[in-house]
Amino acid sequence: MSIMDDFEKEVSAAVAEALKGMGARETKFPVERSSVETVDLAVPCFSMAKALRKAPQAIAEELASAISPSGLISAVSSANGFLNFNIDPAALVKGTLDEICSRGSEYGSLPKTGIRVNVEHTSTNPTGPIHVGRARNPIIGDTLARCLKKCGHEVSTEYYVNDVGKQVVVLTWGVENATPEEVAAEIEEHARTIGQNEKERDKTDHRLVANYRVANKKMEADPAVQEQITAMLRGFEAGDQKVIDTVRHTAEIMLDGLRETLSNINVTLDRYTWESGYIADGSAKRVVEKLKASKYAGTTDDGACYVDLKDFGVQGKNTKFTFTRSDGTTLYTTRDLAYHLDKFSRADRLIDVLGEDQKLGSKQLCSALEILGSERMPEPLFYAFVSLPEGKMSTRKGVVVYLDDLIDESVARAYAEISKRRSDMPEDRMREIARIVGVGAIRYNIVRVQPEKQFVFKWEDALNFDGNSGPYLQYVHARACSMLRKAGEFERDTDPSKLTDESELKLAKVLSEYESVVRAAGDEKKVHLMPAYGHDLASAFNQFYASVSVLDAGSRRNARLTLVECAKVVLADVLGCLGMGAPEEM
RNA sequence: GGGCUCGUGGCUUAGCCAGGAUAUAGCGCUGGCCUUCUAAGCCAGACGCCUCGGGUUCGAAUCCCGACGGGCCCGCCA
Repeated sequence: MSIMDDFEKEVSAAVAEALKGMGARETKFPVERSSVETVDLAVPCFSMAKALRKAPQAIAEELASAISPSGLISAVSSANGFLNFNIDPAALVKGTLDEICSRGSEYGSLPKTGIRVNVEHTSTNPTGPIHVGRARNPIIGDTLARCLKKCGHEVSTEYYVNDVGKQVVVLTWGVENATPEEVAAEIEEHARTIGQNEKERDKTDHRLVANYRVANKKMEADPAVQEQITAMLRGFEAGDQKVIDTVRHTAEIMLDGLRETLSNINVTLDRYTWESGYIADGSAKRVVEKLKASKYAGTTDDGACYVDLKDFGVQGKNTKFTFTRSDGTTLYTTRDLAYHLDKFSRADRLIDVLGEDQKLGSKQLCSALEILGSERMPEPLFYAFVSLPEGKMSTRKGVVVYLDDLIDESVARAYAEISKRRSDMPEDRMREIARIVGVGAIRYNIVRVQPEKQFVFKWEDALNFDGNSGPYLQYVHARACSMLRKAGEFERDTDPSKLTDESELKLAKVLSEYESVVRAAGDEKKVHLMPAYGHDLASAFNQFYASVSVLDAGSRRNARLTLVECAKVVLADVLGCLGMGAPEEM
């Protein structure tokens, strides 16, 4: 319960009391954060106009004169039909700073809920490296998971590995059968026609891409290869353990590379769940049996099974959702159903971070879950695709920027910035900070925009280290750390009479808003609010920094240092929620 | 053809779900600020028919209908 919540309660009570005095029967009214900078809370009086048969402005004026400042309410006024309230600035400063001092990094955290939330994210096919289009998934997912933890939930994260199907089988064929010469030639060819030199990347996920491309080309050109791959696919479906193990092994190798990339942007997942497991343990088959028994089930002439979802709001020329092939084998979506049922046995809330191309599939999945009698539904979080200025990203056409390359570029850029201004710093330290800053810039740049907005990747934006950027927040953290380092030991002082500058009040006000941001970013899944808040906080700090001096502030020194420390603590926590490092110098 | 989604200064973006005061911020642009706690910073300024047309309302960037423009989807693929 923050000081602003108390304030809102007092305002509500005061307004209700005053309305009663005016003889109003209807006592419901909104109390909102004002859009006017000089006002803290506002009550719009427009909706009361009819009941009271008075002009909104007249009502606002009458209410304003009926309410006298007391408690946390320091001023009451009216303007343009709004009844405006200001919080006692001293109480705001004192209340906020005391709470931060006592709770530390727990400040802003919501009480434990005991709710188990599972966030599935990333889950890219293990057939190639992660490109920047897909990078939105792990970054949004990981950030959301961190925010949900802050909201008091027991959070687990999970990657669903698609090790079933043609794509991984083709890749596996390529790894097993492509000769070193063929792979080398493919790399040459690719470098010449597309201009990407992949042999320099000594990472398994990048190395295997050439094998994949060789396999695809040979499959198209050579019927014998096509036949071998089809045979492998059949073997896989039939449960041929040798084939399954080989495919799994290839996926593992690829996954090693993907895990390394993810770890480089501070993303680690609690669990990797293999799609093939739901065939092996028979749970996909159980889904098939249950769906077959439902009243929506049907069979095509060839023997493929489907459920008709036309009663579930699924639109289109074909509302049939097929869940077995005519030979009785399961499909991706069938296994995905088994997967979701499994997840529900392990968690209370499921969140799926998905590309917007999965929208229909997700809806079909939910309808099928309903048919299966599930009372809970996964909550999908969709993000729109990232494209390049030259168009849609495509690994095959070579119109692609890999996340690994973006990370390298960003870290290199950060290193250049550091070495430009910190000649005193040892080399290792500069490298270490360059990594923190470079990775932070990428994560920030990706989460700052609403997931549903399309995104055109531009190097100049991705490598922006100024203004609304990750390094801007990290810079403020480093600045605060530097001041506290220079200050040495000091006694905490939250006396509001020593923090009266406009910039100090502004900073305290922003700090007081953290809890509501945590709630919105986590529980309401509006992850992009977290970077926006971080920017507001950093900006308020920079204004404070520019307008008052701290270290030689005489009797105000300790109070200002306390404010610096509080800002640092909250900013570090924001950076933590964003999966960004909080450098102590840069 | 049908469904979903996005459209806010030159560019990027918040606000939209729960309609209210002068529409948020950044990049870029113009002009200032480092003998002083890190200038990856601060201050000041210019730049907006919130895609268009209707409707609901005392009031619409926000809700409804329609158009236009971009994206995504409509497999016995994954």
